[in-house]
This record gives sequence, C-alpha cells and structure tokens, in this order.
Amino acid sequence: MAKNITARSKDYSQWYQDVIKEANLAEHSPVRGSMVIKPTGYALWENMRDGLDRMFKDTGHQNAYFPLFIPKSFLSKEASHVEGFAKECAVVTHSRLISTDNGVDVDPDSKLEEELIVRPTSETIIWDTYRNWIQSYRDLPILVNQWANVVRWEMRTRLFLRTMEFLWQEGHTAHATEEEAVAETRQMLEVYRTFAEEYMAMPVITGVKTESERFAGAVETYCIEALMQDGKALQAGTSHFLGQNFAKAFDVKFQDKDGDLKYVWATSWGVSTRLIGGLIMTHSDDDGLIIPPRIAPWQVVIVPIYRKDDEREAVLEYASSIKKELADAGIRVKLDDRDQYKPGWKFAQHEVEGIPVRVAVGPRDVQNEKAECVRRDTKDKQLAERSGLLEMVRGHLDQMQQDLLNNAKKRMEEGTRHVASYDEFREVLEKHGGFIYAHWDGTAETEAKIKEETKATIRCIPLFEDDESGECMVTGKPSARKVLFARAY
RNA sequence: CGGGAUGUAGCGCAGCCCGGUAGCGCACACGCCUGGGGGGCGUGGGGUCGCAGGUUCAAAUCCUGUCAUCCCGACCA
Repeated sequence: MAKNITARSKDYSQWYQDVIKEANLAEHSPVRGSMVIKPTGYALWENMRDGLDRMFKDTGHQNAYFPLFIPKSFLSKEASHVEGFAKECAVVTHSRLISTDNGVDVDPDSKLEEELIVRPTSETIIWDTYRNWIQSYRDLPILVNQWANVVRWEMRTRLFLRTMEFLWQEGHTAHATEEEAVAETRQMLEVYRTFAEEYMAMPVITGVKTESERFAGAVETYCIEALMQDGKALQAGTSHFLGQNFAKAFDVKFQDKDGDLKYVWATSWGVSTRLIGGLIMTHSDDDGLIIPPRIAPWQVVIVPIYRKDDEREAVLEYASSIKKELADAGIRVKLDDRDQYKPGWKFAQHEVEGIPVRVAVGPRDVQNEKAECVRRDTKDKQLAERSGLLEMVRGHLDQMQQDLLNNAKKRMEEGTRHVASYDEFREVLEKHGGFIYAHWDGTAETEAKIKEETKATIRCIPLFEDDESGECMVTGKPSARKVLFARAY
C-alpha cells in the first residue's frame, strides 16, 4: 500500500494532490496558483506534446511563436473577447525597480506609455499580425500553431487543472471560406479526440458548447469532454470556429479570385497541461499514478536484486543486457541500480510513479535465464524466459495501453445515464454524478436555472446523431435531442 | 473575492489553550548486519517555528497585519 497517498474513497481531492506530489509530477511555487512542473511531470508533457505536434504537422500545420506581451488596446478590439478575459488578465504597468531601504520597489518613473497584457490567449496579437500576412486568397490558408505559456488570473486554482500560468498549444488558422474554416475546426477536434483516446487512453465525448459556455469571441466552440473517476466532467480540449469576428476586429481582408475584398475566416484550438490532471484522474489508483505506456516518461524499469558483491556484478550485467535489448527495440527503459534503496522500496516507488512495466531480476533469474515481469495497472506478475522477455514486455505495453482505454470506456459508459425528469436528474446527480443525458429546451434561462440549482452544466451538445426528440426536463418545452450534463472541474 | 481550516527540519506531525533552553517518526550522513514487496541496530547532522509588526524581563505559544496552501461558495481551460 502506498504510504502517503490518501484513499480515493476517503478524499478524492486529497488523493489527487497526493498522487501529484508522491509521483513527483509538480509542486506549488511561492506565488499563489503557480506551479513548478518537475522533471517527471515535464517528461510526461513532452511526450504528450510530441504526439500532438506530430499530428498537427501531419495535418499541414507549422509552429511559430508570438509574443508574451500584448498591447492593452488589442484586447478591446473584439467585444465579447474582452468581456470574457477582462477579469483575469495580468497587466504590466512598469519597467523598472529601484533599490530602497527595504529592498526594491517599483520605480514610479518607469510607468509604461501603454500597459501590456500578459497573454491569456493569443488571438488578438496573432490577428493583428495576420493582417500584414494576408492580402490575397493565395496567402490562405494560414495554418499555424504555437506552444506557449499563458496567464489567467484565476480565483481558485488546482495543480494542473487550473493554474494561473499554464502551458498549452494554441492553433490559429486563417481561411478563405467559411466551409474551410468549419472543416478545420472539426478536423482539429477530431485530432484531439484521437489523441485523447490513442495516446492518453482517455475516452471523450465530442460536442458543441452552448452559447453560455462558448469561448469569448467564437461563433461556435467544439470540445472534448472526459469523465473522471469521481463522476465529474473535465473539458479536455476545445476547437473554435471564430467566424469573421477577429478578421473584422483587426481588419484582415483578402482579395479573392474575382477581385472582391473579403474578410478572412478563422479558427483557434488548444489543449493544455490540464490534460495531465485529466490523465491522473482517469487512470490512477490508491497506490499512485497509472499512465498509458505510450506517453509514459519511462515505460519499463529494471530492478536488480542481489546480496553479495559477486551476485551484484552478475545481476547488473544481466540487467544491463536486458536494458540494452529493450532500448534497442525503442522502449524507454531505465535500470534502477541505485544501491541505497532496497528492491521492495523501489517496487513501491515505481508504482507510485506509475512506470507501466517493471522487470525484476535476481541471482535465481540469472541462473535460470528468466526475469519477473509486472504490469503496473493489474499488478500481475509473470516469469518470463530471458529469450522471450522483449516480446512479453512489448505485449504488456500494448495490452496495458488497450486495457486502460477499455477500462476507462467502460467507466464512462457506466457513469453515463439518461433521465426523463428533472427530479430524476437531481437524484442521479446526487447519487452517482457522472454524465447525464437529458432534454433541454435550448434556452440560456433554463440552462442557468439548472446550473444555479444543481451546479451541473451542459457539457456539450454531442456530435453523434440522436433523433430522439422529447420535452425539456425543466420547462416541458419541445427538445430535438438530449444534451450532455455533468458537474465539471 | 467571501466562509472555514492549516502553516514548527526535506516529508508527516506534537508542542500553543496555561509564555520560560524546539521535540517525535520518516528521510539524510557514517558503521555493521541485511537485500525476491516500503529492513534492523548503533552513532550523528539539520529548524530565523510562513513573513512583518506589537505586548512582555522573556513569544513557536498572546495580539494585529500579511503571504501561501487545502476545503466550501462566486468566476473560469
């Protein structure tokens, strides 16, 4: 049993904090709401980033970098965009410090002519830039992504799920036609869904946000929604069709084949380090982190077991040959040959850290040409022939990736319910939480009322077909289809 | 930003009510025994008690302020 990890059943929130801490993913830094992502946590992010980046490139995108600072005036150009972000912006007002008796102070003489906003997102600076890049339909589309940090001055924060500064990618594309921009929006949503499932083993529901949940400045916001073990939903990624809102705000026009001047159509899409929080809450258990092999910083750890020096030498040589074989096969493997820790301690620690497969080798294994092979998620122990070890490890990694997705799918299915009445809705919400499908009359008023009374929000109007019309569970007005509700992070 | 809780060694905590030389467990260093699921014994090192003021002969302890964390609300990826 993991020593310092609170059981999920006892306090889910505390469990989440404990796992992050014990698995060495991240820690708090002195400024409220900001965190240090530790090497293990960052390695995880790098693997996620690399997977996504590959998919972005494969769909024709290029990376670029836009500045951290945005002139204050830019934020005000798109009306609903300002409204959405005004309350959570960090503002740079001065450029110098001066020494005082007590240390340093802001130099009042260094006040900036125009104050700078630390980007909460980059639409404004990017569309200001695109204006200069676009003249003709031949300049389109622009398919650009950037990997960056952004700052949103949040009231309440949680490691990975909501921090004041976070890492993300933001794609910003410009198109000649509405159809093309919508297609791009949907394509990137599909990229996110694929990534979530195939890399993170995290099943998601794809859908469209209601108006009240829409991105500030978007015409339509698409999202992937995941269900956590505690029955709460997590918005794991969003893809926005921005229409011509930003093109109009920043006067970005192009001349089409007929010589007409037209406004450009836009999209933006992003996922953040929040995904790591979702990953933790999708797979991990009371013994610590469980992560899909495909994005695990280390996929295999080898633990040598020995008593005397001569045993040590033989075991380490044996272990090293295993390491080489696995590494040559492209597996991320490390040999934990630290002498200051006992095997039992290492076993426990690697489980907390969520390394998918452990290979233990001792003198007996050297003798018999075998190795013990254990999966993190199931804890199943198997004795492998040395000659068949690589095959077994590969099999475990593949199978674990599969099983994690299947288990998570099963959990999501079991955590999804359909209700007909508002009473039933409330009862299910209190008893089980989870995803709840219900009819809704399509009005913001009803949506707000439900949120006010139950704390549940419409996560999305799913994209999959649903012809089952009915009546709104609250007002009884007609509803064309059920929408997805949940309490959310 | 409102309500509640917390802050003492790297981690987990006691001490605070009732002011008087800062403690325990784990971790760390060294030695020996150990080693197939978080070892044992011994000897050590390490703390401006979150920070800043105040009260007092004397403050971890009492008072005020402030910062941070956690939980619950309002806001949000």
